[in-house]
Amino acid sequence: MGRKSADRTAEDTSELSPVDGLAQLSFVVHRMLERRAAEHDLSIIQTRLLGVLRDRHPTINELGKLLGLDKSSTSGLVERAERRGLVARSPSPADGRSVLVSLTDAGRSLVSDASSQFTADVSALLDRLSQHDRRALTTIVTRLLVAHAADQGIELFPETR
Amino acid sequence: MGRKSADRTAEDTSELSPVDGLAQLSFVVHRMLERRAAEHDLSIIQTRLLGVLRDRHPTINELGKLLGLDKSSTSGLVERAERRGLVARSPSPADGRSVLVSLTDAGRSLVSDASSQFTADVSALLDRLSQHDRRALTTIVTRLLVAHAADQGIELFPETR
DNA sequence: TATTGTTATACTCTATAACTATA
DNA sequence: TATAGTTATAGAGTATAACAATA
Repeated sequence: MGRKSADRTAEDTSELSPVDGLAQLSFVVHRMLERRAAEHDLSIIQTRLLGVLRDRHPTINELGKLLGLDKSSTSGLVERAERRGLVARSPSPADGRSVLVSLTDAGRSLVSDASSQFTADVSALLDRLSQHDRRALTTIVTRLLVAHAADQGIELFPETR
Repeated sequence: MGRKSADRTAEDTSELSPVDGLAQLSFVVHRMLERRAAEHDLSIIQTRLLGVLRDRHPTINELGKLLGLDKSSTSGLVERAERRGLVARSPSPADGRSVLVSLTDAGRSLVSDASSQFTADVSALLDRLSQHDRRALTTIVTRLLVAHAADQGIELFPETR
């Protein structure tokens, strides 16, 4: 079991098109994240906000750039998270105009729970593959993301020379 | 070029974790769809609505189930699409309570454009891989989706016996 | 003058609850 | 009574434009 699809004969060429396969896979993973987030009353964007704050204390402005949002949208997003006690605002010591955003303990705990459950979901999905397939998939996906990042002038694994 | 990542030496083990790789890839693909849809002033849910209607003429009720939305949300979604001239409502001949939803020519044309551009985006992404990797990826992703569908009691490639 | 952040406004998207019309 | 759909209401999320405070 778990090899059912590998047992397909040569004549059985049923396979998704490369594009459809990637699109469907991305939906499946996206839906997993959405579902887990919703269990904690989080939207995807709130989850991303908390995730970004795990290892950063950015200003509203920086946050907006990281999340791809306008400053006004970012302001509202932070406001709603703050009202729930998940993040805190503090004035920047360096610039009187700026506001630093950070996770509260409650926010950190919430995002840890959600992300470990999401990791478990994706792991369970990957466990449906043979070890060989799983390794090959990881290698190829990494190459794909490195190439895609390079297209946008980003080095995914910067030299640590 | 295009082989840069394949040229990594054996000692260079930099690779994303399987879970992170899949998560990041799914974001990349999702963002491509979002961006292309936005160019046509479509949200993802509006795009899905039009996509579903390409080969169906469902009632509001059926549409809601297909899209995973409440009937009131579906009603509003259709209302906004209708106001833009992308879909049309018609009374069901079979049931006086029901409303059938269908694509207009404008809606069909719009969704065709958006989807062919999205396909081109994903194809361009896949073109960053060697043919060997691309084939392997497609095979493995298909296996993954078949297994995942099976977990939910769905047969992705029903026997056509 | 330029930048940071908030606020006012407007729209999409979503759900719950109440309602109308039909079955 | 039950079902199909709409409408009223409420709230998240988003952007643009106008604003205040700081640089």
